[in-house]
Amino acid sequence: MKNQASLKDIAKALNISISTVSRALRDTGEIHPDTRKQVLELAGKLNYKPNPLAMGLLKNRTQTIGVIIPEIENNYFSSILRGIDKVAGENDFRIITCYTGESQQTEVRAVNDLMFSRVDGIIACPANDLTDYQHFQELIDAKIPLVHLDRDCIDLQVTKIMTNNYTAAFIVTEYLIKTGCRRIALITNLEPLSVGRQRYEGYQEALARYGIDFNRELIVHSNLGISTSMEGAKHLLEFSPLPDAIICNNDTVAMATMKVLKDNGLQIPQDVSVVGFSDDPFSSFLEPSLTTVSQPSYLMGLKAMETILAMLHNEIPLNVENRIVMDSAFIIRNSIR
Amino acid sequence: MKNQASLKDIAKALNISISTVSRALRDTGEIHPDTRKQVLELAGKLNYKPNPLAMGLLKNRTQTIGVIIPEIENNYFSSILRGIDKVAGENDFRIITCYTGESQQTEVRAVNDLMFSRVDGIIACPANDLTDYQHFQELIDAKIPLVHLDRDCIDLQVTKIMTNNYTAAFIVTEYLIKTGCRRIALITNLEPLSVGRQRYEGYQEALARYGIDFNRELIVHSNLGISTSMEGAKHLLEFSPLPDAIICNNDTVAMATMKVLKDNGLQIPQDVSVVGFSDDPFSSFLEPSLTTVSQPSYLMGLKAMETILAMLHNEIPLNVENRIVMDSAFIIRNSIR
DNA sequence: TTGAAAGCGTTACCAG
DNA sequence: CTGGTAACGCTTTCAA
Repeated sequence: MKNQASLKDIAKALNISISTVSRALRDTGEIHPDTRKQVLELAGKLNYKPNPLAMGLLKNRTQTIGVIIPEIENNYFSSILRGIDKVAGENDFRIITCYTGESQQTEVRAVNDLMFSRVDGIIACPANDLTDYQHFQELIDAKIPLVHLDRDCIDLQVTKIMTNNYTAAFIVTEYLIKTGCRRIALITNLEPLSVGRQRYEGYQEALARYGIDFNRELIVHSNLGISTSMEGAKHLLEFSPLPDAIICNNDTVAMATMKVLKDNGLQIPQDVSVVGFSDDPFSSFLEPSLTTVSQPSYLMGLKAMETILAMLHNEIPLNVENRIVMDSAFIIRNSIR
Repeated sequence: MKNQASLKDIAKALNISISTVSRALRDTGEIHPDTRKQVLELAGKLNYKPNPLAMGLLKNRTQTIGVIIPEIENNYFSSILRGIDKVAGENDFRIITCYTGESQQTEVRAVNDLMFSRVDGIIACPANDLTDYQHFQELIDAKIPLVHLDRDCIDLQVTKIMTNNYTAAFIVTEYLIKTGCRRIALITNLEPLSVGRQRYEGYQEALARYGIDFNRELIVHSNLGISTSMEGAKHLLEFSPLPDAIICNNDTVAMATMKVLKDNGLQIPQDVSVVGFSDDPFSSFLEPSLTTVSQPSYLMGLKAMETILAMLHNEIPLNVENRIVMDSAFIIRNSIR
């Protein structure tokens, strides 16, 4: 690789000192206009750019933010990522992304890697199966700005950007009840940190509010992949009477569920209502079009990165618990009555 | 941020020199077993990790690869990204990702940013509207390992990993012809570098081979977004006789097209056959299930990163044109006759 | 077997 | 207004 121009190159060519060049380029301190002009001119010609490694070493700053997300082939997360990237780009920050596959072990490794890459901050959506928050606590102790997305590590003193999953699930369930559904099933992830668990609680609250008995059999666990979701849906079809509504933890699960229902000759929504979460781009193109809860993923990404920047500028404190709850929207289409 | 342990810290604590610590840690040169043991022990306790900034500055190497892709909210690209990330992670490389939105201007900026971030190599899927390859040529001139994905910048001396779009389109068109289609439309992107253009040529070749007149009216341009695709499909419905098949440049376009056809009371595939490209996860769940061409995006990602590594290890030359063509598969479902 | 010193590119401080 | 020097953390000579 051809070496890029350094301050030294410019200094040597102009027969002045490195410090003078540095000052001229940054327009700091007193400097003779002529010198300054010369330097700027040559720097332009050589296409000089400061070496971020040297700056990073000196300032203990890398202008890099680490992002940890469970997966990428999911519109929800890629949309968050786009939001983060937007703000980062505008503020001259780079992003390093790590994927955990919802595994605690991989996540711990990612945090360590990023920490030793000297990132200036970390935005993380913790893995569902997380039981030990030690690695995040280390980040907090090291005073590295940290923002959590979507999932709520109880008692962790960190800024958390989330949507109102509890409320959204309550609203969905209530709506289904009002359209006459009584046996409302759930295909969801119930792992400790999952949004599924928050929704599960909103669902239960709605049932209670309307005096409908909670039936544990109607809760089916899924890892949110297509195949386990289809299995989950098939499992629900073994009950009699059948569920009259199924709330799915995301649109992929809902898509898989609809497929199973239709393959078994059931009509949606006449026989069974189906609701998803996240409003993926394909959702309105399913048949029937899928009723879902849209989440402000892009905005969450923007907000997360803005929060990190604010922390870096000492505009907000680091080690306090702070929940920023963003609104989701119930989008009613044709998969419910 | 709490400062992480450095060689100096260890040296001071053990009352030995920095060089000795460095050697002990890397097990290089002669060193007293006892000294070595002490150093290793303390390094472990302090959780010492070498500072990548210092190493990068010294070796002019960052262990970072830049990835430039048009967009992220698209399964094809996120799947490529996952492949790249897999190999990168296994080889202790970090990834910085930039999105261009298919804009030449943004791409040029991304290349410059990455170059001045001192990345060790770049994997790029060039923007469709690219007419000037100057920024890539600079990379080549600077001897920075570069791999191109999917799109073919003519005459650029670079390794290109692509799928056989021409052949795939030929096979699709041929198959449609054999099922009786004669008025085969195309909703596609025809910009210079797009895979759409390669497919356009395979399509034309198939028509010619089977003696079917080429009809310019049946070619509709789309930016591959949902709304322009729907407009494109509507436009096709104005013709009489109607097209009896529509080949779409990706599955999102196909999904949008199917929606328009169905909204207009047309039966798929009885009235119109529809084919997509890329085999997105939702494709088999559409109604009818979508016939498409699956592309080995994950494998392409793996291959791209492996190629960069091989270049970095001087196992393959940098500045030669090298086309690696990977096979795609025609997946026949129910949206064609 | 170990230590001292130079150097990677930059900024900050102190002299002049 | 300008130059020299130390420092960031590391590896690599060269000497001892």
